[in-house]
Amino acid sequence: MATIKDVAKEANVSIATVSLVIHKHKRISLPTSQRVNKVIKKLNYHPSRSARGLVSQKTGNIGFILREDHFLRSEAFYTRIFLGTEFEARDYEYYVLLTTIPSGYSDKDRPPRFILEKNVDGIIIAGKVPDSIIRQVERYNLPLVFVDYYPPSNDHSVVLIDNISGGMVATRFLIKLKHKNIGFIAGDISHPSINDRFRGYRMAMENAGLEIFKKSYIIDENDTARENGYNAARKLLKQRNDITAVFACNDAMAIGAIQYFKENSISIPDNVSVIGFDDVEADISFDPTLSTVRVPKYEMGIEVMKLMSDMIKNGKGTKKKVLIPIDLIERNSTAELKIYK
Amino acid sequence: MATIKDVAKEANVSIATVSLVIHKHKRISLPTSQRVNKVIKKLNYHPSRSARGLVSQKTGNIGFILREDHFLRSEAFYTRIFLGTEFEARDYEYYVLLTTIPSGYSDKDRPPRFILEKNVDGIIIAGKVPDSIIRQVERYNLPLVFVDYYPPSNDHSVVLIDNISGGMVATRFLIKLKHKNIGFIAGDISHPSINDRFRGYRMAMENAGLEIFKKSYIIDENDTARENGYNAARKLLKQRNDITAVFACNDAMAIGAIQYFKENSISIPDNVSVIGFDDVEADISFDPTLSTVRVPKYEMGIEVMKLMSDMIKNGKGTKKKVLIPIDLIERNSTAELKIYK
DNA sequence: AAAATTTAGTTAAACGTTTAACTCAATATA
DNA sequence: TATATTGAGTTAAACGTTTAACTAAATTTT
Repeated sequence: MATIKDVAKEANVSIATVSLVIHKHKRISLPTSQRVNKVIKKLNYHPSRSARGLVSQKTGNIGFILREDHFLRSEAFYTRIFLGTEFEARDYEYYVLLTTIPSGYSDKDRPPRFILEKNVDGIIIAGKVPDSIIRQVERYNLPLVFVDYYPPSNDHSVVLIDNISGGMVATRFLIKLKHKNIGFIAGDISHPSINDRFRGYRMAMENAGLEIFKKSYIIDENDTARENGYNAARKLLKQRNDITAVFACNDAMAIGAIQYFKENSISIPDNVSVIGFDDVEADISFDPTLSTVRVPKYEMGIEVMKLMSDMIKNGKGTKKKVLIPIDLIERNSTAELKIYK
Repeated sequence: MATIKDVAKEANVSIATVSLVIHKHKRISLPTSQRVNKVIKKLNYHPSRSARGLVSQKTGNIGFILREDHFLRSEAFYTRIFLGTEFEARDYEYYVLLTTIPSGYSDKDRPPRFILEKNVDGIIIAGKVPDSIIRQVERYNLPLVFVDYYPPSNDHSVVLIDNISGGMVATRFLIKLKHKNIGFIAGDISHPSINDRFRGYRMAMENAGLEIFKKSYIIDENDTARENGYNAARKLLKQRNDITAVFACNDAMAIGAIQYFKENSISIPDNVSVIGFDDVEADISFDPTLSTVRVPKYEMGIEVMKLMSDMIKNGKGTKKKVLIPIDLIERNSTAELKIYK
């Protein structure tokens, strides 16, 4: 394959001129520029990434860090964020290098290889990760953006779902359906996103003048999988058997809860309305199809790449927070409260 | 960050020695090697990808090419293959650069950027792609492996599902359930994988001494989405209303078919058994849960990366074909034929 | 004891770019 | 007319490695 030297020779100029033409430097006259460009096309020349990277200290790559269990889990949540990033990256002429870190990442673990090898121009961290990896990454002083996680040290660029609004929208929707005894179930409550959804729930309830009994919510599950939803539903119903609607902090738990209700002959949505959060693939195959709050995952990926490109171009000073709006998706797991209840 | 020069100075050797130590060259004595390694650790030195890539003409990257509509579709089929590849790549110290190409890729389109920029050591092509991209890629003479697609020019390394076996296993399973009038529905029949599943169906039927009427199958749908399954089921039933079992070429079509059956008060599996192929996420949320042939997507990704590493190490001579075995997954959409029917 | 071989390194070129500093001719300014 | 400025390129250094070719000392062979 052709190198810059071949082009220079063929066009009868120095390699510097070729390089300047490529970068559209104004020092080069139009005729020369045109002549060189013609040769470039003729020889199908493209600058080598490695050579370019070596001298310019830009790799054209963005690192994408994801916790291993997030990466492996069957729901396509972070996968879709990644795909959005990947897709948007093409417009900025970047490639995205994906890597996973163990959930138990500690300060002694070595940072992702792409950082050590100076093979990325910036880093995206998706989802909740251990503090230690953040500290590690910060050391290398690369542009850093978070998506779907709000790190404890609050001074970074982030792309987040508007979880508080989402929590409010879901709860308000149930209220509009005349429900008053609305329960909330969650796991991993220390996660900022989950916490915000809970906050949204409480705010909506208060705004509507509905009291929140301590018995109205179960937030002590330590994970947000289906079985946690199942268990939480059981506990919730034991505490308060007059619940007519449940807002689950995510779809997996909502589906788990519905499974519990079904097994106990509680019909959805006739006896109890259930709404989830996320809008994962399974929702529409599930019976009943799940009402939920849609999280635009792909779009989040796009946004985070945009933000990254911005930081690289305009320096790390631009610390932005982007809140992605959510939509309510009404399906068959929610219904208006029956009067006779 | 430290460079090789810093290490050399600190260890009082030449940079060549440092390099040789890193590559465990036997020309270096043990004491020197140890001393240098200690300095490497102390300075947290790691060779730069770009510099290394420039001189060694190895980038440490593998290109992964996927058709755009495969990339964007909601089923996580190719995504999971990609994740498998990505995960396995870490063991070989590779990164995977993902790129998509338009479905209508033509000879005039420019090849993926990572090829032009000499930024990959090998190429994986996943799923069916236009011939033109294959021709394009072949030109650059890089190690090339296919996964889940068998290119027309049959002289490449490939990782495939054992589709014929899969088709036979599914059909034989229905036969074991006493079904005789077994229908087959498919779309995109020119796709080698689909075609093989059809072949498996026919072989199993013949082996069991069951005749295949032309009316037993619908293979003229041009895609394999849910609505194609829906339509195919309608057409199939119009041709032969004595069908008691249907083997769909993939889960999406199976689900579409079941939807049609449900809407027409044909109960699954009491009136008709349905089995799919792929084992996608939705299957277990669907009602009834779908019996299917499991395709180990993640494992395919792993296999293709292994094959790639092999080709890079041992030269392009090693043209292998790897057939990934499948499993039958029995769920609730299939049942033994009721006698009274 | 001289010659040949082995050991353990070093030197220097090369990989393919980018870019600051330089040159030389043409044009503008005093 | 001599001098300064501008225009359009060229030269050469630098980026951080790898590795073939070389060297000098130590060891082995004759």
